[in-house]
Amino acid sequence: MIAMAPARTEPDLSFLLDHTSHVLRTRMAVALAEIGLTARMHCVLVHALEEERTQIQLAELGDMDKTTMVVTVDALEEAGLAERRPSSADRRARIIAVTEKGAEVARRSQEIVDGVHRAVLEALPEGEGEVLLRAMSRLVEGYLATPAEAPQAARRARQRTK
Amino acid sequence: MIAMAPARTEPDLSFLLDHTSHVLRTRMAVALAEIGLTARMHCVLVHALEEERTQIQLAELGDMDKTTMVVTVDALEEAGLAERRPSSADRRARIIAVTEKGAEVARRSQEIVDGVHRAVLEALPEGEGEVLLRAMSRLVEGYLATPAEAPQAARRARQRTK
DNA sequence: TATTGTTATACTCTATAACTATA
DNA sequence: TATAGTTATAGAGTATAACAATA
Repeated sequence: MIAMAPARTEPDLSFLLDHTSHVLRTRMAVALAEIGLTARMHCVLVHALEEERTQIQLAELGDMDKTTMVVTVDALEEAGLAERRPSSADRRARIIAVTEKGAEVARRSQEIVDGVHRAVLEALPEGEGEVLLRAMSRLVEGYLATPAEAPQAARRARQRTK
Repeated sequence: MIAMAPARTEPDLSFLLDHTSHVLRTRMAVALAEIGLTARMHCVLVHALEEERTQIQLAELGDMDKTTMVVTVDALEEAGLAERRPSSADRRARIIAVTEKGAEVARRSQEIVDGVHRAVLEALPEGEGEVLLRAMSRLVEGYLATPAEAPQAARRARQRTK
């Protein structure tokens, strides 16, 4: 966990965000694991269903690296939920096609995701959930839209294997 | 980034929480890096200032592992901000004593943290920030208090080196 | 030359186990 | 026996580089 401890009196926004997002992520992981999915598999499945999309396009939508995408698509193929198909427009690219079983699983996983979210919002008093969503959406589209430059040391280049 | 992509129409609570907490964390890291601190160093410094505390106590307050604590205290000592002192009550334990320089840095880092948080809340319309804090606090103390059991495979035991 | 997808691997982060010294 | 702190290292997650095929 990367979280600042709660200040005794005043609520600490960093702690609140870190804690809630962490807990919600574990809850979501457990809920989706029951049908054999990770959050990333669910995300790719849903976006691949909407329209014909390549791995790179799906990676951008889910904010993943293309190499992470490879692993995720491997898992989906192995589970029989999606298939790589050559793109007719670009022979380098692969369209991720959702199988019938994949579409059914995606329907169920979306229900699971919606249910987990609904349960959280229903734990709040009348109207507070709506304000919470509105405030967070505002921040995501505005002041907190983009991350700051990471101040960490740059990763060194890989050793040439000749 | 571990985040689900935004649903087109309905706001996705998981995405909103992951995105805002991630962005805020990078902003905070950059802001604190200017005075040579990480969020964890700041957290330990502040709690160590409040009263005499051992490493284990500070680790619990910051929700860190005791081994992570070792690294953090090492960094604080190297920067001359804190010192390990033997506890008079328990010769196994070390009290983390904040130096004068450490106290001064902690004062400044608390200002930085408060400033970053204030800026976020001020980016919201009148009153919405208060509701946001109230709703999140409610969740942290109630429905989202504790993480679900991690469904990941347990980490295997370390190889005995004899 | 640039881009898609792949592989291999290096780096970071964190937690586990074993250890030393105390209790 | 159990606990505080330390060390070493395993494992997960992820990003980087290089590569092959194609644009």
